[in-house]
Amino acid sequence: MADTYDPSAFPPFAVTADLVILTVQPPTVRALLVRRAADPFAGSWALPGGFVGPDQSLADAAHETLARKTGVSVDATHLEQLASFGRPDRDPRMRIVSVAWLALLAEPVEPVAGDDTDEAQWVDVAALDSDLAFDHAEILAAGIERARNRIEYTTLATRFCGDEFTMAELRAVYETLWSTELDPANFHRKVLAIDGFVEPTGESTSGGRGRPARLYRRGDAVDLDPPVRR
Amino acid sequence: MADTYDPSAFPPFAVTADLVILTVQPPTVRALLVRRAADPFAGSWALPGGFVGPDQSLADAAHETLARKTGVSVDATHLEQLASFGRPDRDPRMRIVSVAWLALLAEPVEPVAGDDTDEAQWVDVAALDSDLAFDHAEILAAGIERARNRIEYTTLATRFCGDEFTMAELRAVYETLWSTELDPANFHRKVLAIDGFVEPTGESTSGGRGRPARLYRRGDAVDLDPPVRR
DNA sequence: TGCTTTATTGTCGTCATGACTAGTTATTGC
DNA sequence: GCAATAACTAGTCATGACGACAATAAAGCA
Repeated sequence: MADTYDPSAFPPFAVTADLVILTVQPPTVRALLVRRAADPFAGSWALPGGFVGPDQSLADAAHETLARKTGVSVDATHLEQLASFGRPDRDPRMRIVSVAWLALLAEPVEPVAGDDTDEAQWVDVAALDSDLAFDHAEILAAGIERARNRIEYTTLATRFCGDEFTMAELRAVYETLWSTELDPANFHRKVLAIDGFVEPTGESTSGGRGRPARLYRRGDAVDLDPPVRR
Repeated sequence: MADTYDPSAFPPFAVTADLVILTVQPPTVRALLVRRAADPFAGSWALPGGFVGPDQSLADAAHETLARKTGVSVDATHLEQLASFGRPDRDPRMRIVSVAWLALLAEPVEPVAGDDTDEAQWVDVAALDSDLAFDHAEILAAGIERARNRIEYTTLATRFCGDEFTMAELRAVYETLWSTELDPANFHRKVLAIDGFVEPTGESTSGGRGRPARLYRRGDAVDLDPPVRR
């Protein structure tokens, strides 16, 4: 890293944490977006985000934004760093580098509108006409792609389900994110064969239409071995 | 993203691009490191890096650092963004956010020492006593872990080989990064079964000890289907 | 009582994989 | 030249994972 550098010679950078907060509500994938109240991009949808404070870590800034928008605490969700975006002209006001994060939520909790935005809403990403503010369409696409890949090799698909879920619910997460249909019987067999993916609660659903489904909860495993191929 | 923000109220952020540049020289994995000439961390190994210029994209800053240190042009290597690191105290001088990149090189080209460093050298990462400057040990570990995972699902292992390579060379890349031994016959069969992974040149090696090996070059595929499991 | 719906279990052929054996083709050292 | 050796490549075989699909289980509903 260069030592011969005078920061005051440069226009300063600002750093933001912007969040791709996803939930799967079959047959839709939804992202939590805010509608911008002020220029630039007034009226456009944008990712929720906030500036990183002078003494704040990048992760803390992401946690804070998540809590501010959803009221959800960190340990109830999965939050991972996605990538950073820093084209010089991505924000017309000043030079801003965005560190993007991906959060996976089980249920679309009631979003909280902030001071700077007049609306926060879960939006079906398929029905989005992609004119998001700044380069947020690119960031959102990266987040969805990351989620699509993660569920193949990790147990993160369970993060889109509640604490207890049926095989059909878990399968619907895969089918929705991948836009495919999976054979219920083979999926069932495969998931149970992966050690630590899910564990039965002993309970079953009731009141539904067909045969009651057994309930499962998340297992201890983080990675799927073998992976669930697409 | 908050509009109610006065950047001048904050100490400014600086943004750097720091590179994990890896090469595989069986049985070692080597990283290109620089020895810092000045404080802080004078005398310590550090990742090569540089500040992102006011009108420079993050990727351009990474490309520039790579070219400055190795003289290697971008299209001869693989360069991908790794992650960003921004603990408030990671640099004692000022608030610096590092966007880390991962570069994969086939051969350890002669490194070029910069103005601010008195030495640039390929270092065996296994023999590194981990007292790198700043949080660079953490970044380096993330880069190695990324490379270890990438070769499982993508064709990037060929990036550690030259333009033409033998099956044994490709296998050695996997064995070195994964610290395992792979059965030569099964590896051979598996690699050839993956469409677009490698394609034969028709040539063979000569001058080596045993039977000459056929030469291959990179195929068109990016992802491995099926993956090469560890 | 059936009929429908959904969940779960079972079967079977095919293909991928790992362990292992055997054969091929060069160089190296008598 | 002629083994001996090294290294690559082909073949075999048992095991296991997977996809397609049939069959059974357990509810609700007419």
